[in-house]
Amino acid sequence: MKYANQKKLLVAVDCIIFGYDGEDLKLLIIKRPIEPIRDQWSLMGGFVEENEDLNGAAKRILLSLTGLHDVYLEQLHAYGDPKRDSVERTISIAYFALIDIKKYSKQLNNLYHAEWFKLKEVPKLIFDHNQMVTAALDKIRYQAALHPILFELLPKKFTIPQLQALYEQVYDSPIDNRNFIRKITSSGMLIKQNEKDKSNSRRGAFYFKLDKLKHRSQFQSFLNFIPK
Amino acid sequence: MKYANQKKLLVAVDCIIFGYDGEDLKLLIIKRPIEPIRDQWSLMGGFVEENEDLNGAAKRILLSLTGLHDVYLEQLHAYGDPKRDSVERTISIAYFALIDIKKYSKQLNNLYHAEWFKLKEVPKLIFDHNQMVTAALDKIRYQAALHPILFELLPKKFTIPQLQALYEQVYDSPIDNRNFIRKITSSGMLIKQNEKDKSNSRRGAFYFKLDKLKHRSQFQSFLNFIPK
DNA sequence: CCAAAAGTGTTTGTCCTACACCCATGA
DNA sequence: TCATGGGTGTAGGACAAACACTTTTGG
Repeated sequence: MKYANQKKLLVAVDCIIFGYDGEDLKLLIIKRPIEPIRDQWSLMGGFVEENEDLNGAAKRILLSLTGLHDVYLEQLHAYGDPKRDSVERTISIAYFALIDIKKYSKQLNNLYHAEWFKLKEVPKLIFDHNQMVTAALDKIRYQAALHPILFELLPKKFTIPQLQALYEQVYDSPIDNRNFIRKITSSGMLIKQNEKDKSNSRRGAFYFKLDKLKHRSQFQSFLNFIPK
Repeated sequence: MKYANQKKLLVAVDCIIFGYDGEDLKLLIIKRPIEPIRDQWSLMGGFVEENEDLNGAAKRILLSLTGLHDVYLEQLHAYGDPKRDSVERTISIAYFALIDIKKYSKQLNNLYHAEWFKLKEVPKLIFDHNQMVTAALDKIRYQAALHPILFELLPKKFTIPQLQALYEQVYDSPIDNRNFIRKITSSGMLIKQNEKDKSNSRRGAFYFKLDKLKHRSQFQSFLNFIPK
């Protein structure tokens, strides 16, 4: 038995792909590979297929663009204005992804002419894609205040100066590094390695790894009206 | 120009409707009015129509069930498992709504056989609707820690004991009332009225109104890694 | 005058902030 | 030896938590 007489709609997934290269927070966008509006800057997206769920569609799209499995991926929002896609009405489920740019394995200038743009230099994108990017950044700031998601943008081994620079980029504000180190180490999430990264200074900075198990949700401590 | 050869899908909106009557936090559900699986408990939902956006669909659905315009409504999540709806594949965009039960204007036992259930006594719902309810409660707890959304569940004039009881229900934990009053009043959001509500005690409790303008986002103060 | 709910302060500890210098090392 | 970035400590203030009694008033 089916639902009779109900109109069906196109459903797409669009991916807001953030990356960090140790220096800048960046967004990966493509030149739209299909007509119409071909070659305009756009988020990477695609239509949801018959036997995949929404996360599956997002994973497929990310894999095809970046060559990466196992990317941090989170649903952002569903966009459904009847006029948002000027070609034909399409519901878009937006996802954001966080990846370490160094892991990005595809050649640039491939089929999609994908390019990394610094966040502040992202050009005009088609449809409501710029709005999606803004919403994604807001959500990341929100999430990162409570959960250790920014580590997804870093390699497994990273230094504290790298981590701090990342936080500074995400929140677009300078952070006192003594306070930062105290907070981040007192959270118990980091495991110090014996190696140092000497690529940025003569003294070298110790590498750390994230201890995902030790990270306890800090959520309760943010509930200002609720006692622990 | 259209997109060629893309499969379209059914897109529905389901509403998780929370209400508060001054005593209990409740959920409004209906007996499914259509075949198949008719008369099973279900969230109120409907298909997205051709010329409405997602918020518009959610508003339409809420109005038809509750008779209320101007309800607090927020998109929760898009659900897209190909098997989530056992009748036919349907993408569901879930919204949650917060309403003051006393404003609810429709008769119960109408076309939909709608009923308010205490949150802890909600029965098995069809499809993934119980999962949606759980996710909505989680999101409300999250949001309410940072934003004054719980006031949407109260009448314009409310007492502090009512407000505290609401917080206690939402977080399912007792709150010290001296600390609660200090926090809530120091936020500057409340305007004390001269009237008292004498329905619950001989002494009476002062009414308050919410000053929406004075409520400044408390978000920054929760960003533990970021200085003010 | 009493029962029942509303309302009120203080102390203690924790956590955030602001702030400036020494360390290690390769060139 | 010096230039460069990495790493360290402390004091003051603000905020959250714990905790118990007084006030009001209708019946």
